[in-house]
Formats: sequence, structure tokens, C-alpha cells
Amino acid sequence: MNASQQFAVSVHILTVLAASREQVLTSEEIAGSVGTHPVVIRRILGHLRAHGLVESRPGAAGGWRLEKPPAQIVLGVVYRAVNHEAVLVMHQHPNPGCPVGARIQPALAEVFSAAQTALEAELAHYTVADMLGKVFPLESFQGVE
Amino acid sequence: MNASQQFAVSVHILTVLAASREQVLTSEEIAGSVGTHPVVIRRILGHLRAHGLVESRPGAAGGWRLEKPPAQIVLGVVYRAVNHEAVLVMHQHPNPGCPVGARIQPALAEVFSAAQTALEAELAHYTVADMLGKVFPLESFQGVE
DNA sequence: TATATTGTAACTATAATAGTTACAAATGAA
DNA sequence: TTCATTTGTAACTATTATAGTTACAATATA
Repeated sequence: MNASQQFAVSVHILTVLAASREQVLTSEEIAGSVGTHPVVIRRILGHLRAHGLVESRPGAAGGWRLEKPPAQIVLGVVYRAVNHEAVLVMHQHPNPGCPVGARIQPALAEVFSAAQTALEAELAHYTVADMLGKVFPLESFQGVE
Repeated sequence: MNASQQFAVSVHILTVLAASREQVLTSEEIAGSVGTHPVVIRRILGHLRAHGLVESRPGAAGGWRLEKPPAQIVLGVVYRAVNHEAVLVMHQHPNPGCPVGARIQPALAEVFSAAQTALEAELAHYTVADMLGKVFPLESFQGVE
């Protein structure tokens, strides 16, 4: 596997939690929907909680639920919660003795930063509520167990 | 190393070739500026050639040069020449027995596609000539050996 | 003919990610 | 109080992608 699936899994998790409304779900239940291991889910939920998107309760009858209404969870924020690296990365050792090698990195940084901003701005157009609407397009949605 | 540096290296290569104008450069000379192995450079140049951005001549006195003026080489095209994967990737095995798992992938595909388009559209705002201008901002540029 | 260079296959080393195991801490119910 | 459940997290393994390297055939020039 190459690039990180964590953003895709994060959106899946948040959509499942939105579908279950106030009812808490365990990491094992969520893992069953995502198709992975509960520890993978808990790792990602830890990042989402650190950004104020979900809350957890340990112990018996514990689990996870959204901390905000789905319409207030913007995918740009979700993306930044789980991606700490930029999508475009610099090369490591340009030659400082070459006029181009000495100055290419700041030039690349300008372009890469603009591209990253464009990507995240596009993600900011979508919320978890939008995802729920795409997943349940026609039904008068009543929640999922 | 996580994400591919190939786009950064591609832009570096093209900027060096733009700086050397009509004079061909060998993969070894380019590797000296980029700070890597000549085979790495030749691999990337192969992709750039396949997209009509550079041309090569093998044999003694061979090497590489741009196939177009720097102002006509758009970074969006460079990006697509060396990146065959999208920056946002789907998770592999959502559970088709769960209502969300069964329908999350097409929903994610819409969002991921829009984000990819936004990224590449931003890169299309820059050319190799722009990069050359950032690297040599003030000088009346006369070329680099 | 000798030399330089591309073109490419095959291999190694490194690093990132997903998945897994294990277990302490916390919580609620019997 | 005791037991079962669940989070929280560290540690480990397996897999995969990338960069780097070696080797060498094919090509072109002088």
C-alpha cells in the first residue's frame, strides 16, 4: 500500500457515527463496517478526538460518538486531523553548489503550498452531512444500528 | 521516505534544462545538481519524454534537452507525467453488508476526484519558465553551464 | 575502433502503513 | 465487590513503495 488510507477511513467512520446519531458505537462495530482491525480504528479516532470531532467513553457500555452535528464537521478539518505531511514533498539533497540546486527548494515550496491550499480548500466544501446524503440519497433516513 | 519526490525532482530537472537552454546535459550532470543517482534521473526523464516534454540522444555527446520552450511546459502536465496514483486513496475492504460500507466508495470517489482536480488546476497555473524566474529572480539571466 | 551515453532490468536498503497481539486502566452491571 | 467490557497504547510483524545501486546491451560520435 502506498499512500495513507486514513482520510478515507476517517470519513467512513464519521459517516457511520453520523448514521448512528446519539447512540455510541464501539471500535469493534466501526471496524466491522470499515473492514479492518479495531486498533486501527481507535488510532484514527484518537486523532479525530484530538481535533474535537468525536468523543469517547471507556469501560463497559463505552464507545464513540460525534462531538458536533454532521453538518458542522468539514472534511478539510478531518483531512488535517489525520494528515501531517503535505501531499507534494521536496527532494532531499539538491546541490547547493549549483545555482539551480541552491535555490530550487524555496521556489518549489511556493508552488507546493499553493497546491496544498487548493486541495484543502476543495475538501472544505464538503461536510459529514454531505457524505451521509450521498450514502443515503433517496430514503428518508432514520438511522442505522 | 513516504510520498514520492519524483514531482519535485522533475521540476528541478526541467528548470536545470531550461537554464542550460539548447545545450544538452547528461543524466550525470543533472544528477549532480539534483543530488541523486543518474539512473534515478534517467527513469524520471523517460516519463517526461513519454509526455513530450524532453528529448534525448544516446551515445557520445548525447544527453537531454527540453522539447518545448519553458513557458509552454505547465506543471500540471509534469505532475501527471510522473504521478499515476491519486493523492487521496480509498480504503480497501468496506463491508458490503453495512449500509454505509456498501455505498461509501462512490461517495468518496466524488470528493477525491474534486480534490485531485483542484490540486492539478492549481499546478496548471505555473510553468517551468515561472520556476526559472523564481530561481533567478533579479539577474538578467544568461544561462548556466 | 574507442569512448561516452542512453535505456533498462534486477537487486538492495530504507521507510511508511496496516494489521496484530498484549495488556493496563477505566467503567458499568451483577 | 467482582466480573465483563471497552478504551488507550505500546510493541511487534508483514507488506509495499521508493530511492538508490549495479550491471550491461544498444547507440552514437569522433
